[in-house]
Amino acid sequence: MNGGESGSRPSNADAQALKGHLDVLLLAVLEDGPRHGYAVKEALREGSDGRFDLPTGTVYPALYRLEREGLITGTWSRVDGRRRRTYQLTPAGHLRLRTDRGHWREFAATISTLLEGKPWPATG
Amino acid sequence: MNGGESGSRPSNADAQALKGHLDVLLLAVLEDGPRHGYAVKEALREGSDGRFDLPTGTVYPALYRLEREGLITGTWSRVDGRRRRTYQLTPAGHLRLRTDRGHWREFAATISTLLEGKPWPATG
DNA sequence: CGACGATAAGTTGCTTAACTACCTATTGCG
DNA sequence: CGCAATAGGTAGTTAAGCAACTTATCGTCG
Repeated sequence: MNGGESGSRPSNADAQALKGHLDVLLLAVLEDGPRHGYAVKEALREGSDGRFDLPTGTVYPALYRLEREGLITGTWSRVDGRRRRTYQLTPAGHLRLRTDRGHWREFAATISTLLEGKPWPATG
Repeated sequence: MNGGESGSRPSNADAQALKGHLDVLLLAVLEDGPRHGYAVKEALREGSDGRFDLPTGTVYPALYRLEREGLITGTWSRVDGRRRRTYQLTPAGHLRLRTDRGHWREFAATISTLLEGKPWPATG
C-alpha cells in the first residue's frame, strides 16, 4: 500500500477509529465560540495533544456536511487578504451537541465495560 | 427504506460509530475462552445490555477477517446436527488485544477530554 | 404433516465517511 | 524567487458496518 514504513508518519494512527465521532468533536470546538475551518482544525490538534491532527480533506468536507445539515452556519469574511469562512453553532447544533455528548458517554461506557475482562455471560 | 418509522427500531442506532472498535470487542469476547460465531454475537449483545445487537453480516465477516490476520483460529465441529466454527485467540490475538485495549483507553480519554467543554486554546 | 421460531453460518451489494493526494491563493521571510 | 504558514477546497479511493437474503437443523405448535 504505502511506500515507507520508516520515517515520519504525519497522519494520526487512530485513522478510521474516529468514524462517527468526528461531528461531535467539531461541534464541541465550535461551542466555545465561532471559528473558521483552519482554526477548528488547529484547536482540535492542540486540544488533543497532537493526537487528532486531521487533514484538511477531513475537516472541510465535515464542516460542509454539518452546515448542510443545519447544525452550523458559515459566513465569509476577509482578514489580511485571506478569505475566511467562520462557522458557529445553530440552535439545532447546540441540541445535537447535547444529545451526541450523551451518546458518546453511553457508547464509551459500554465499550469500556466490555473490555474490562469480566466473565461473559455463558451462552448455553 | 423500511415501512415504519414509528415503533420498533431493531437495528442499533450507533451504526457506524462502531467502526474501528469492533475487532477489539470480538477479541475481548474470545479472551474468556473459545466460542463459535453465533455465541460471540450473543455474548456481545448480552454483555452490552442489548446495545450492540450486531447483525450476522457484521459479525461473521469480522471474524473471518480476524482469522485471516492470524489473531484467531477457527475449527469446525458439529453439535446436534448443526455445524459450528469455534474460534479462539492465537498468541498474536492476545498481544493485539492488549495493545488495542490501551489504544481504546487513550482514544476514549482524548475524546472525553475534548467534549468536556473546557476553554479551547485560542488560535491567533 | 406444515408452519414457524431459534440456532448456526454464511454471502452480496450498498452506503457512509475519513483519507490521500492534489489544487488555488495570500502573506511574510530569506 | 523559493518556501513555509495560513486558508480553503476537490476528486477519487478505500474500509467496514449494515440490510437483505440464502441454506440448514432442530423443536414446537396446531
